[in-house]
Amino acid sequence: MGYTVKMLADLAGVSVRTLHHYDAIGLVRPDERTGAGYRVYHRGDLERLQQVLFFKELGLGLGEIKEVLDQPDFDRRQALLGHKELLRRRKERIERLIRAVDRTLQSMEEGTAVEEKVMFDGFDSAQYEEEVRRRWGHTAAYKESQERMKDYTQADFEAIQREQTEILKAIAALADKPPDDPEVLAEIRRMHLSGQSAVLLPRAPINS
Amino acid sequence: MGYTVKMLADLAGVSVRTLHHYDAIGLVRPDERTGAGYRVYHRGDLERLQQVLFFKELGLGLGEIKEVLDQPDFDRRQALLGHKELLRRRKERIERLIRAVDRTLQSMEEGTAVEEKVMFDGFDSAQYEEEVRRRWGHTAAYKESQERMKDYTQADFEAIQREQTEILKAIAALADKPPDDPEVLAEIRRMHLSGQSAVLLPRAPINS
DNA sequence: CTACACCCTCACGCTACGTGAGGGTCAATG
DNA sequence: CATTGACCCTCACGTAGCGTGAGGGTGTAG
Repeated sequence: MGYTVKMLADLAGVSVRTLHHYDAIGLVRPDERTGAGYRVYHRGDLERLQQVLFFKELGLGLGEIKEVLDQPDFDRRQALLGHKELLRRRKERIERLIRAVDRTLQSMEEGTAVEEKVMFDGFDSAQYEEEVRRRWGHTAAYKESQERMKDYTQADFEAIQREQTEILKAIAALADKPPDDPEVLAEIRRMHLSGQSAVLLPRAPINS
Repeated sequence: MGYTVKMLADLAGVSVRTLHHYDAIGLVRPDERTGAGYRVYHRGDLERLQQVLFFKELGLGLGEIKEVLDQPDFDRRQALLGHKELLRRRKERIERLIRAVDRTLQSMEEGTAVEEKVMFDGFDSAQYEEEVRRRWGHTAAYKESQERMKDYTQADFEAIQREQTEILKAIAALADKPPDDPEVLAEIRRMHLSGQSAVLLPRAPINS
């Protein structure tokens, strides 16, 4: 009692072509075929596909996902904990974006009083995911890197937070200078190097 | 006092190549070049780039972004409100995913007691964004579609919510049947048609 | 005048599928 | 039992959004 491609596709919310593709690259393979060559998927494939979608959701490439899933000591629980952590970061990032939008809207309503006002926010915390990606990529020691990840989020993370707060304060102190002042730019660049990105929000409607 | 490509790239957290690309396709164009042909970006370009990144963040394609931004009656405020709405949905989706992870973790800790347990959650609210995309794509009447969007989020949205609750209840009622029972599948497919996607979470560790 | 960090324009490569083309399969129906 | 319609298959080329050199100018600090 297996699933056909279409059934699985509908179940998972992906296209049939996608399943064909995953089959082709060996990412999710039906372990059975009918006499006519039809793919037949079973529960195990379903679970595998779910894992794939999870990791994809987190921004990993298909090749990386394959590596991770094919790791013999792949620990589902650790992986899920990792998922959760990343999801939480994503959520925070989105919350930041929402706040950025709100501030921009507010600026617009306050009229042009906020001209030249520069707001900073994170568009680009994708670098954290880059980190994680690189760690998971190291097929050699997945668990170990998970450990480090834990340490990372608990200790270094706060340190990074503090550092960024410093930088933000530094920028705030320069806020009276024009935004293209070299000092300001230097500070912004420092900010970038520490993994946080600056975003300049618009100050007024464009409509010419 | 403009910005060079690299400066702008660092500011916005994108690569130089990306800026070249955006220039090539006319998405973000420096309105000036030095004698040597160097690109020189100004504040207007910065703002434009921010808009682009915003929309990109929301999943629009570069072509669509161009269309939207080049609309003469482009209303920044409406656009921002639209952003916010989408961001909120994303956030909710992520929250759902987090809950899904939590439930899975819990199932795992409860041992194998939850075998065959099927959990549903949204992997795929991307369909909402599809909707919005199609609306923004219609260059003809952007404002009008924004209006409809408002109506949508205020009235129809609740209706959809209710409908989905119904479907979920229906599925819950079938929970004692095996997950590949045709009745269950039919229900799941109905769910799909209404724009919500089903996700089957794994029930136990894989480690062979 | 020599480094070194930056700038330019091709132009080909890559990922993750979309989208037909051309052709079997199978359960229900006339 | 032949047909219809909804599936299934395998090529195979197309697309988006850049990455990544290749090959070569620029500009400013020492």
